[in-house]
Amino acid sequence: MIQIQAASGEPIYIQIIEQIKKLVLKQVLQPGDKLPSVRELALLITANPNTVSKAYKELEQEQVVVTIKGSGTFVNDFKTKEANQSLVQDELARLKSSVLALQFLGLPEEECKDHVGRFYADNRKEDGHASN
Amino acid sequence: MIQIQAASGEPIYIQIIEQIKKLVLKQVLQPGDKLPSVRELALLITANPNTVSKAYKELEQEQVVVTIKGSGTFVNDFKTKEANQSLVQDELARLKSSVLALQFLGLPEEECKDHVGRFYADNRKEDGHASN
DNA sequence: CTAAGTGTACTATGGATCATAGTACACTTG
DNA sequence: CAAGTGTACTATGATCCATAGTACACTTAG
Repeated sequence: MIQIQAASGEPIYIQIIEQIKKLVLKQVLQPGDKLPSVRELALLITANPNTVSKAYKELEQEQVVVTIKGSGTFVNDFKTKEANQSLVQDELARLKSSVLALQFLGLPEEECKDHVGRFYADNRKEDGHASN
Repeated sequence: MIQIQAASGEPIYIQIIEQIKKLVLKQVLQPGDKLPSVRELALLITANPNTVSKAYKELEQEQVVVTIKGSGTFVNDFKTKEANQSLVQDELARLKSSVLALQFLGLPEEECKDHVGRFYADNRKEDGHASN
């Protein structure tokens, strides 16, 4: 359900965060669902419980998840989720950087937009073919 | 001409690379143009010559630039620049990651594509309004 | 030829981040 | 109570980023 690529260069806790966001977007994980415990997930992906905890902690700050002490960590029921404008700005800066690199590599604008469209589709409910 | 934001979280040598690519795309820097020497640019942006050298070295690996020992570093005349497919794949992975985050933050697909279009336009010859 | 300017290589240091390990605590649940 | 939960803390090692200083080989201008 959650897969980690050690040699990806991307930090493990970041990979955990992204994969959980993905599962939430695809509604594989639904509001109220219980996530694996930090120790449990750590065993699954052969990582350290502290690393998983770090991911859960950040997911809670982003309101993706709610954690109840002694009980567990659960997918948030986010009707109230307001688009954190600061986070959007940060991500747009990252996007800009990627686009610059791709433009320089000669990727046409339309192809780039096609990729974006594909990525959006990937995380919409059912189905999930690799478009990477 | 080249500006560095120390507190941006982005490594200095990466910022140098991106800004030079940008200037090349906008044709402010044209094939054959001489870049500032590593020591000169280091003074301009108050960084270390080694840091600038690191940026130039990577720019040369990406064929953005050609360096002649003892003479200087020059913008490459890249008629022969073949789209390195491996680099494109890497950048698409980064793009995918950014798009996932933005999608999760609730940014509509069309708005995202609009941003991409704006970013492309930013680096096309003349004019350069901040779209960040 | 000389002097200045060029990129480059090397070692060393300091700081930050990532991941691991181990221990401990407070809480909730059965 | 016992087991499971998230969390906090310290410590270690690896890697990356940036700086500092020195040195070398090369090219260019005088």
